[in-house]
This record gives sequence, structure tokens and C-alpha cells, in this order.
Amino acid sequence: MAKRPACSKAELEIARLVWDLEGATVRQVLDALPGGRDLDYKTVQTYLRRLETKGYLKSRQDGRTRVYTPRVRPTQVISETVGDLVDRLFGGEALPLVEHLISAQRLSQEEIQRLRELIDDWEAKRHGNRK
Amino acid sequence: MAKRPACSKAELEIARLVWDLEGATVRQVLDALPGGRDLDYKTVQTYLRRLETKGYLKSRQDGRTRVYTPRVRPTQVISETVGDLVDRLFGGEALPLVEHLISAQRLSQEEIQRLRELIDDWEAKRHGNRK
DNA sequence: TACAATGTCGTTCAAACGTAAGACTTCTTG
DNA sequence: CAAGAAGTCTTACGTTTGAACGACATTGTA
Repeated sequence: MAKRPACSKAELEIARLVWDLEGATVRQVLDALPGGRDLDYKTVQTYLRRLETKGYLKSRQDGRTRVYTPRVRPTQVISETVGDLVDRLFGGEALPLVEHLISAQRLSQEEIQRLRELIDDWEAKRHGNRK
Repeated sequence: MAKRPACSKAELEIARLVWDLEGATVRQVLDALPGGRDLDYKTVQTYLRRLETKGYLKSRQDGRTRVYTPRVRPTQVISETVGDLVDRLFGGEALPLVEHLISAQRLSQEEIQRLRELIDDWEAKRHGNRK
């Protein structure tokens, strides 16, 4: 698959918002920025344009405004990004990352509870128990 | 705490090796690079120097060679880096990251097993059983 | 002893990043 | 209708990043 140029941190942040919004205009992205993150309209516009030329988004003109939509699946990009982080920061091992999340209290008690359920499900599925 | 300048992806990769080696020279880092990652001696040297000026490492002269050692705790840096990723890519939610690791098969079956044990331990500790 | 290795420190250099400003055009509204 | 808000597309620009080169000093070894 033709590899598109990597997408930078700031761009990634913007791309995620477009995914979440399932397509968005500059303004919608701007409004969706988390409180505290204060970017200029023009800046967001630049990131969106770059994301398009890099192949992460596509866009269509809707009247006077341009609407950007995903062009590659989010999971794809997430996979690449997380993979890179795991490689560089944990030598390719994913488990230490999860351990970190737990010990650094990045996961709340409820989330850990939820995680356990996820694992249970996953295992049930794993060694397919009859109906 | 006086914030040191962020450390880049390539620098991070090098820093991690220094932590793992618990202090290292340029050559040791070079030798510790994962197969496939082919950097010039000078390049590694540059990254180490930059990591020092950024405050992540310190160094002492040992005879003719310079030995670099950690200056900030690895967990500190991991925390910042992972936190940033989680913010930008998952809007601050850590659980989706773990979900991704599981569904994208970034964790082997054994690791998931191991993870469950970790959670068990964590919970046992969590609602402190007397003694 | 001569010379290839191995080190050090300072420089370089193009590309990518982060963040916007300019110059216009087109709606919207007092 | 006049003026500002909201868009578009282009261009800019200092800083980092990734990756390495040069010049020079020391060392192990044929």
C-alpha cells in the first residue's frame, strides 16, 4: 500500500476530531477543540489542508465552505501511531504500556473494571464456548 | 517544575536505550539499536548531546569517552509522552487505547493472560484485605 | 612507527512543524 | 447599504528534527 507521509502530532489531533465528527468544516473542528487548546481559524485550516495533501483526508466543496472527511480508516492511523510509540518507547512490547497506564492511574477504577470485562469477553470468544 | 523542551521521536528512542542500559556511551547505544534501525555513530552522538542540553540526560567524561546517564526518571518521560498521545489521539481517554491494543492484536494471548493477573493483583490491593 | 579505529566537539542543511498573516470574496445584519 | 463576520487560497517564517560531515586527538595494533 502506497505509504503516505507521516502525520504530525498537531495534525493527528485535528484528524481525530474529523473522525469523531464524521466529517467537518474548519469551524466545526475549531469548535470541537478541547478547552485550553486555542488555535487560530487559519491554523486549523492549514492543518486540514496538509492532512488532505498527505492523503489522510479528502474534501468537497459545499457551497461556500469546504467539508473534510476521512480518507483512511482511523484504526489504520491509530495502529501506525501507537505502533511507532510502542516501538520507540517500549522496544516493541505493548504490555509495559498497559502496565504504565494502570500504575500511573491513567485508568480509573471503573475503567479497570470495564477492562476486565473486555478481557473476559475476549477470552470467551477466544476459546469459543458453545452457545 | 521547570519544563524542559519536549523530546522528539528519534530522541526518545535513544533515551530509552540509555535508561535500559542504565547509562551508556555513544557506541553502546549504537550497538543496542534494534536490527534494521541503522544510524550513523555521529547521528547517535548528536541525539545524545541534544538530550543532554534538553535536560533529559546528564553526562560525565570517562577517560576519552563520554558516558550519558538519565537525569529525569523514565516514568516521568513515559508519562508525559503517553499522556500527550492519549490526549491527541483519544481525547484524553486511556481505555480506548487499551482496547485498541487488544483488538489490534498488539497483545498476545499470553500477555492478555498476564494482564488479567495484573488486574487481579491490583484489585486485591485495591480494596485492601486486612492483615 | 605508522595508520586505521574510535572518540570528541562544532557545524551543516534540507525538510517538516507549528502557527499564522495577506489578500480577497461572499454572506449577514443593524 | 455599509460594515463586519466568515470563508477560501497562498504565502510566510522562525524552530525543530533527522541525519550526518569535518577537523582534530588518542589508541590499539600490523
